Amino acid sequence: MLLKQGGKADIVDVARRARVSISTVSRSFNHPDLVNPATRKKIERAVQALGYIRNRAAQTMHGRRSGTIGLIVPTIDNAIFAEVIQSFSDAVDHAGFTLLIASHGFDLDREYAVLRKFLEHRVDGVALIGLDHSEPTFQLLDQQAVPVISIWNYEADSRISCVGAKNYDAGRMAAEHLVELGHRRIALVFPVTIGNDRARGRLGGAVEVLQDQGALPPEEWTIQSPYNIAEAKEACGALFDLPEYPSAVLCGNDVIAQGVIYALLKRGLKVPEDVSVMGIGDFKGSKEMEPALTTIHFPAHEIGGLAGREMCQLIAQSEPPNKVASLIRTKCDIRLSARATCRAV
Amino acid sequence: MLLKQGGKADIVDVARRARVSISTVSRSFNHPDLVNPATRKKIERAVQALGYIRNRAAQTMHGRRSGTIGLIVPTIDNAIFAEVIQSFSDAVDHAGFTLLIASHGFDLDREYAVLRKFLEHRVDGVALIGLDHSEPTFQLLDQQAVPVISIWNYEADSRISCVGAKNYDAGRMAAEHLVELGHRRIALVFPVTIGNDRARGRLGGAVEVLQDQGALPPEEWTIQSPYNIAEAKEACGALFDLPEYPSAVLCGNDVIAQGVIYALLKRGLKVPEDVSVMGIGDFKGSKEMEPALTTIHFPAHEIGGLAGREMCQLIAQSEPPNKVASLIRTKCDIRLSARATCRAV
DNA sequence: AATAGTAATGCAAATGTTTTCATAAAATCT
DNA sequence: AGATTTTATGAAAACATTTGCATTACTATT
Repeated sequence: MLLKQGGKADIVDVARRARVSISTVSRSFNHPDLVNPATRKKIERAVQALGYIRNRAAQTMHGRRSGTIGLIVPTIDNAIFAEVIQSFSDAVDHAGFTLLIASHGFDLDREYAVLRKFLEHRVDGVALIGLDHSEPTFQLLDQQAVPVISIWNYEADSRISCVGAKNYDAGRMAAEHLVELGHRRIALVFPVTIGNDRARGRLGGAVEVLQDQGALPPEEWTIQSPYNIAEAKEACGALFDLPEYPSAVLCGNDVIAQGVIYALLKRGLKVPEDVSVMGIGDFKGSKEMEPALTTIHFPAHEIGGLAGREMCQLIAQSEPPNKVASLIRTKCDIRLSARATCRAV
Repeated sequence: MLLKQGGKADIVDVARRARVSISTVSRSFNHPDLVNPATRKKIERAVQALGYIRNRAAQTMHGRRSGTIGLIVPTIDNAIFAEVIQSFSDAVDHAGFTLLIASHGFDLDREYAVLRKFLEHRVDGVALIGLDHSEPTFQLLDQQAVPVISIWNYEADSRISCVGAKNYDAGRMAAEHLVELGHRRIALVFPVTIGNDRARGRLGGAVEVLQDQGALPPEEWTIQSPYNIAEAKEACGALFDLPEYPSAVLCGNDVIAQGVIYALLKRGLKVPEDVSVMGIGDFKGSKEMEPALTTIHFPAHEIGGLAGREMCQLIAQSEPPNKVASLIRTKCDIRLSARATCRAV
């Protein structure tokens, strides 16, 4: 008999075939230095022959780490998050963890449900996007004392560890740049802000600057747009069909900015000659656009990588299991990337 | 005592607090109809009070499904896959599964390593991108008899279940369209094809058509480009600095097409007046570009969703555990989306 | 040569569930 | 009222590991 039926051999089968006890087999995986090299060899051969694969579930049950980290994002198929997910994934992968992922579609109740599911799987840590979460979510995290980190936003008084930037500052920076270029007739195109502290912070920062300048846009120049090019292109169309249109458009993120630019192009308006367009985020590809997008640079790759590494650190800190790790807060710098879509007036 | 220290209550604690046996507690979760509503209430209260969360690891160990599905992709932060991942995630989520995800960066040995890791976690099924995998990968899949599905490609004689389209056909379609428009001086910009059957299939189809027409491009018109706008823009630059440049460029995917268009714009060449550009894939946003990209439409969303649902089906089929499920092969239709970046010559 | 120390291994308990089987109590039938 | 079925619950085995403790066989020390 070469293989047990179904190929699902267990440690007992390996022990039997190698003619040693299961303790020795287990040890040769977990503390190889404690077992005789010759014995190790025998075990190695048995493992090969049987196609044995260790059972993480059994290890987890025994009290070991599960070796998994849960990442909960609003959406995956989105330039904004895809890059962060990738670098976060790379970082935790590098440390040997496996990533559980789920999206909640900007619904904080679904976020809570996903968190529960992850906890059932006994994830060693959880990463969330942003700092806007439901009260039950915070309580669950607290109560279960699971290492947690928030990605993308920085707040000095955040309830949980965080690594990211200040969206408020990004909003201010963007507005200030436009104002410095002489713009006063500025439209705002932003995503829905409820349950989305990124968008809310940016909009808040921008509005404050504009208010100080007495340049607050009229009602019809403040547009709400979903997070994709097609709908942004559609949503802001009305703006340019008005007899008097703005000299600049400040967008909540680069995807929306792209949509706005296409809407302008479609109407035969030139960027930046006729209208300046400002993004926030500096997504992959924004630099390569023609004309290259002026935007506020967020170091997405860096944020994701840092978050991954700090997550692992938090997990290591919370050893033994019930020890609560300290809060880590890391602020990443953002900066203006003045490129070709904004001009002075 | 309200909570056990650390909030890590187990089923025994719940049983004790509700003054019932652990069997009853377990039953009230798994077969609620078998337990007295009043008892259920008591248990429910105990669960609340203790903040108890069921331990999936223990269930898995007992022989239950782990409730997880592993998805292995080349990269996450990539318009191509992000959309598929999203819809696959939604589909399996809907069926109650949790998604494990990992990327291998187009390295088939890393793919194998990730697969092993996933198997240690006892995933109920595995999804891979494409049909190009290392022999050890196929063998491991076979030997462990784990339900598996390949996403994105369709082959009638595939070794594993698959749902996707024929990339070869896509390549042909794209080339034929260009030929029909009268183009004969066609350049090819494609990603590396080794270990990437998507790109290889497309290129093969395109080359065949061009060969039939006697329109095979010269060496220097066949460019290899990485999978991102910036590098594509860079890589194809040389093409248009030549005195005699092509009348059309056929790109391996829409991201590359976008890069090519930017490269043209940068040189003051107009699309499609000076050069026609053809993509393959029809990513999110390709339709909204100005001018809108002519491309071959791949129903990414549909493919991901179908793959997710068929994955669940395969898992259900392979009940009891060692029963091997039948192969499922689903071919998704692709079609030409003739938009504004190609013109007749 | 007896003793102490060390290296290698095995035994058995423990981890948190589910499930089969057995039992007790209640409801239904004759 | 007794027999039979149904409903509700509990006891204990099973799942695949890890690890503390005990044991054996060497090696080094006096």
